[in-house]
Amino acid sequence: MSRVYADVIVDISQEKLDKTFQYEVPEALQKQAEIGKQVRISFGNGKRELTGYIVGLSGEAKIAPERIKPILKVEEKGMEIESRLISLAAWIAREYGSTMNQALKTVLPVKAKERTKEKRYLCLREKEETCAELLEEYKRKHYKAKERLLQALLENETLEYSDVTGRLKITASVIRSFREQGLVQVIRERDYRNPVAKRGEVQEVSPLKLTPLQEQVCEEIFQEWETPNPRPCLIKGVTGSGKTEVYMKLISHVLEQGQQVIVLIPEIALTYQNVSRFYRRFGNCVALINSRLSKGERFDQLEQAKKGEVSIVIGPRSALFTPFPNLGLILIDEEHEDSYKSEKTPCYHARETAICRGEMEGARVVLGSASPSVESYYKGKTGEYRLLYLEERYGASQLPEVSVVDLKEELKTGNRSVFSSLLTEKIRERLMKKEQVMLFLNRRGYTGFVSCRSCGHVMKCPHCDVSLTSHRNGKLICHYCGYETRDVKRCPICGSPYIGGFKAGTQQIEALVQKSFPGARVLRMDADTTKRKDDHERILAAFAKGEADILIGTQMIVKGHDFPNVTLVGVLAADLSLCSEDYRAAEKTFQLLLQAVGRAGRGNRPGEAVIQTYHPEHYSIQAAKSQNYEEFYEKEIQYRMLMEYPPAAAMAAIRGACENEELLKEAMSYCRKYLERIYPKEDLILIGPAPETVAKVQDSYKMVLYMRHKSRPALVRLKDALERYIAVNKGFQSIYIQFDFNV
DNA sequence: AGCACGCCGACT
DNA sequence: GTCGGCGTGCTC
Repeated sequence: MSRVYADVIVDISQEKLDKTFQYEVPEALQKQAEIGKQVRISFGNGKRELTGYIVGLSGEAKIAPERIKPILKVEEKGMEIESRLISLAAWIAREYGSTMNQALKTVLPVKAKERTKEKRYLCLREKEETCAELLEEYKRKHYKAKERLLQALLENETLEYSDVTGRLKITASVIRSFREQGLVQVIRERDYRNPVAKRGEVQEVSPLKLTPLQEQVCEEIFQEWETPNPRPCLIKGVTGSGKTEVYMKLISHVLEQGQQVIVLIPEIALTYQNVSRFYRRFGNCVALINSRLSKGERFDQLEQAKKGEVSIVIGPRSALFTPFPNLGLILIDEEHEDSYKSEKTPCYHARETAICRGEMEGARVVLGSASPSVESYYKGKTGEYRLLYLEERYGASQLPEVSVVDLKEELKTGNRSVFSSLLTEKIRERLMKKEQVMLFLNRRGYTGFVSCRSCGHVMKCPHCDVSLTSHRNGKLICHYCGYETRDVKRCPICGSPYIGGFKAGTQQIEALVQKSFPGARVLRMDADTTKRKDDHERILAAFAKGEADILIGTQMIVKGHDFPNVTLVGVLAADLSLCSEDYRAAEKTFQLLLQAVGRAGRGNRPGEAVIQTYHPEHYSIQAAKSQNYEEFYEKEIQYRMLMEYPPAAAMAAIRGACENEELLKEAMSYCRKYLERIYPKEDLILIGPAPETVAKVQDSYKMVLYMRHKSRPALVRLKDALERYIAVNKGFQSIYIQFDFNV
């Protein structure tokens, strides 16, 4: 029997020790030892026995084997919450190709100081005379540290622990000896801050009345939950169909069973307005987590979750790791949003990870969206998810009327401005009627591609069917295969000189609006104007109050908020995202347009939308015009199947970064050669290596190599092999490689 | 976090 | 020489 070693993290409350330590698994315990399990170990010299968690298992000793101690015992008491989260981290590391440490940091972010947020104080326990005598003695004996501490304590009967170790530079050993003498006492005080803002009015709301359709959807979901292996449920419900009511009912149901609920909402939609209904309905068992919370506040929230003081946590992607003891439901709203995918390694996707956590902890998963991601809808159609439709709107709000303007035609008629004549006319109309207008500038996927303003031709790679990216050195580069060509001065199709990168920011648009519509009050919302924390909500509130006639903005204006007085939405250059090099370009474009268009006419006034584009015939634009998700999905899934993009196949990116460009190029091509050597079959498609869209960041060059294969496990195996290859090759030492299984 | 180790000033 | 405070570094 070969030896087995376990990587153990020492009891997490033992702060600073965020390293792992290797222990030997005695043969008798090998059956029990699994990732996530709690173990007893001896730690440090002498007899210090501690609790730790197994975070990894391996057959190799990383240090001299004689220094490795054995595990004393594997705890069998049902998996504690930490154990489950550690197992989840192990899954994340495996599935998304990160190290266990990276995964642990994602899953257990409550580390270091935030852990023991209880403040500690030193409190003097002796009479003043005794202390004065001692002080003299210390002075005489030149006990500097003791003198310093006692002096301070005489001046100030209680001191903050951190102040003592920090400002006074007193070490723990001095404090210990004081404590043993009975001179001081360490007082621990728990100070919970509660940012769940006692914002007042938590009135009990009478049980909801659901429409028959909502009722039916709930019933079907409960039915699914009764089955032995409930599938994730996907609710496709248009805005205004009352998805939230269904959510509420599901949540109540789970709470009644004594279980807890995690609700994920895209960060951008995490506004008080959006979550207030949860507070109103469920009162103070709701905790809100967002990126504005300080680490300490965040920790307190999670601690409350662990202790059962709250049962509903609402938050962005990271809230998925809330340590609930008996999780019953994970609800993901707006499941198609790409903020659910992490950009940092491990590049996990909250949807997949939620489903995994759900399986591990017996919690159910419900996804909701008006326009589901292609992957999810595909899984719904194929039965991997249970698909439910909630398609009727209540209230008589009608779909807005959408017109598509072909910008090529506009140019032919001599209109070179950013606003088509149709849009100009409609804006004028609204301004006269004192109604509001939103102008949406699609900047997503904007990476400096080059297009012709006469015919709309986009410079594309001859090998890859993706648009070429303009670089400062006067070259056009394909980021899939690395193909390079000289920048063009004239359109190769129609010869027009009006060819170039599309350069229009919200600022320019604002200036143009002011010029074309003098007197109109304009608000602008983009990265510039929303730098401070509350800018976002402030601008939206100002617009809602009618302090402006026109709101100009990027993606962020199309999410969430309802403005009843907005009756016109203008989409300037809808195709910016269409031309990005991403295979999801069409999907992202459609999603954005659908949302943008949906902003028009939320009140009882009919809304209108104008989409300006160079590709009026493209299916994503056409489907957005008719606001028909099915139409879009059918076209898109055909394209994905044909091209073998997800969900037809799995894709992974191998991203490399290095300060030395040549070295990086060489290393990345070695990766490719290695993969070709160990897997010489046709069904593995390798793309690249090529420079990343942003090819250099802080003096570090970036390159990416894509792998595509029918089966995801095959890609995972290739990744594992490549990882081992990289580990043993000296040439890779200065190169930072990360994997992304969620391109 | 807790503990050993070793440096260095003070006292016998 | 020896004692003991106090900083440093290690714990598989």
